Amino acid sequence: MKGTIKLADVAKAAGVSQGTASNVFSRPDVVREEVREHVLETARQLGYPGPSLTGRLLRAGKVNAIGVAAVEPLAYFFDDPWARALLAAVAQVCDASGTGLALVSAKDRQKLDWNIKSALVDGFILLCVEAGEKLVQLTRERQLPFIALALNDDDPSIPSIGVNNVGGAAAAATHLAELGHRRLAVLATKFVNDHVGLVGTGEIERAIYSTSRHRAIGYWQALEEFGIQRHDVPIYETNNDKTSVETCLEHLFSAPKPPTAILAMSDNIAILAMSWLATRGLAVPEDVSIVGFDGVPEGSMVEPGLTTVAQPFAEIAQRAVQAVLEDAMPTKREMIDVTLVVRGSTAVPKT
Amino acid sequence: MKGTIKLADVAKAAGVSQGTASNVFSRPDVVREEVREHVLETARQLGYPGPSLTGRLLRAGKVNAIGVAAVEPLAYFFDDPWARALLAAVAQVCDASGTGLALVSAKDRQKLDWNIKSALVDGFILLCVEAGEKLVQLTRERQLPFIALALNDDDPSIPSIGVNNVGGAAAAATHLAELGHRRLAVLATKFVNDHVGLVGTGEIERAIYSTSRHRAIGYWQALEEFGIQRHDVPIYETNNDKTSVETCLEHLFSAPKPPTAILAMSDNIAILAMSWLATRGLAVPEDVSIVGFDGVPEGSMVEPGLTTVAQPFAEIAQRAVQAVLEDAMPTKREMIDVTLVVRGSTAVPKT
DNA sequence: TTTCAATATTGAATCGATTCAATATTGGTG
DNA sequence: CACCAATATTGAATCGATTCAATATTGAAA
Repeated sequence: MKGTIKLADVAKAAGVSQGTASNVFSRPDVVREEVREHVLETARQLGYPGPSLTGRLLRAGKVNAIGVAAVEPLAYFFDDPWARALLAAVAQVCDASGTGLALVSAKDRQKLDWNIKSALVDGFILLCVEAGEKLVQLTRERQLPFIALALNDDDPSIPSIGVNNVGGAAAAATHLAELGHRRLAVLATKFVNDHVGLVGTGEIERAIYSTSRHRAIGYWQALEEFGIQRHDVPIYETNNDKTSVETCLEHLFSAPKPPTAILAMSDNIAILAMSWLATRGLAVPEDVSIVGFDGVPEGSMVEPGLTTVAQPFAEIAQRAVQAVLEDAMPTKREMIDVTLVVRGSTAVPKT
Repeated sequence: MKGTIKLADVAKAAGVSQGTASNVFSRPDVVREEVREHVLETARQLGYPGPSLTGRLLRAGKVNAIGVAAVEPLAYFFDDPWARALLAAVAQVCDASGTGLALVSAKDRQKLDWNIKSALVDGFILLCVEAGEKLVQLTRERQLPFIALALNDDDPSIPSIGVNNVGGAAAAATHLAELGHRRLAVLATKFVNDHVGLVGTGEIERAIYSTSRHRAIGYWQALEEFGIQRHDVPIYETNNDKTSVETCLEHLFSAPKPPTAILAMSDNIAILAMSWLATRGLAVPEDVSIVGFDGVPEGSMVEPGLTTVAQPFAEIAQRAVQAVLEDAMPTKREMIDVTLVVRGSTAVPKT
């Protein structure tokens, strides 16, 4: 079409000042009814699409939207159960407060850089599952408020919200131990890059990914209370995907004395494991008990329901969004507690 | 912090004109290397966060982002399998073209209105599963390019991309009939608002939701080729959720001669049905064959794999994004073909 | 009729960049 | 040394709204 109609055109056509015209749209109560009606009518006739957002935000300086960023392909937000659950919660909070939501991501460093630089948002929520420092650094340059979630780094200068991984993991392990399980195995999320399979205790203690490390430590601590030594609990590192989980399970269950219970560091791993066990004819919880971690909705939909350590997604989202919007970034790491949710996937061991 | 640093400050501090400073950031090749370095250094020392997007886009008039909108709570995008699959595909296309992605939605009419009006995007992709006309109308006012997906309306003046529902449904029904099934039932998506359960053929022919109507017609056409009359195929309307699907199944399988095959109008319904059948001790495909519709990734992850009518999400996303970005809206409805994907959930009926 | 307060409207300044015609600089030639 | 073309830089105009101090209008009370 031709040059679009702008507020000034409407004002002129309606015979009022631009200021009045502006008020008609953004503060209608302040202008006399008949003038308002007349201006609106004129606008309609001219086909004025309403105040342009760019002009408006140039003055306001606020976009009224937050970005959620991750070092992953954009599709990650829709594929990964944890990301999905978190985003659904964030979406809910945004919905309530009339805040927009923009997805920002890229696996490729350069693209991510550009995407973060050019996202029209007032602040960022960072999903630091991987390459968190890179993400934080890039975001810092943008000089917008941000908050990191699931940060694998203890740097206190990074505003972040974390969950009590040690405590949660301990609760999961305690639950299994109390049921009577003594032969346990762990299916872990990443400790280091590019490794899958059995991993030694020393490597874990030195692992760069602190989320996985903390969960492992939580398991160990709890099990030691029951006289189970860390060396007796094999820990398998997975990529949080079907292939690697199944590889690990193959290995685990081809051993002479397979475990009676599995501690999974994510619900995703747990669910994948359950479906592998089902195809192997192993019943959950009769033959094998399993506990997940995260508390994603899928956990309550599988059969049997997954016992898991639930993160309070709603609360995390609430705090994160608020922190970003009000630039009320916590001065230090905030830590949120998790709760054990017992469903059908755990029971006393057979015999 | 205090009043933020702007381009003019940097320019002054570096002793160059604002124009040059601008060029340093947006067209670096045009300014002499040493000047550029000097300006950049000055900017760094001042802590200049780079050209403000608002200022830039005010002139450029482009946001470089598209919005995806639906008349649903924002969490819908992360909960519904179809929406998820589609968004993942859209995300992929956006990723490739460096376009941002914003999620716009609200169940409440007024909020939706405001959200659409205030979304910083260059155009919209509309998910018209429900209340499509409302959505289209709201978007029209914004005067931005848009394209409707899954539109339940044949109005040719609405730029839209649809799938061949009749053909797809026919393929699904033909597949089952060829396997030898003669007692079939349909689990449908919405025909009208606020109804669940058995629905008559007349109501279907008059249904406002054309997606469901077309799929029903496709089933009928194919089955008639095999001598199965439409009145012999019960059609149950669901809300595409667990509760309503199970209600319908209860009803369906408490009848004297339950069906040997189910035609589900969405994979979501099909998957819910499969898990209900499992808890009832009915084996798929031995006791009951089932065919879905959509081709969402979850369909290949359930056990057995779901036979379904797959939409080419990647192609749909590709075309939709392109249409919006280039404002190359199709002059009339575009129709995309679907393909039957046979997996393990269908087999010849047990005697 | 005058005065005053309350309410409406105006218009110029502003937000922070980009753009482009005009001007300045540079280096190479005759 | 003068001249020209090529290249760099400048600065004012521009994008489209909002804001707010100043001014105009209205209605009621004195």
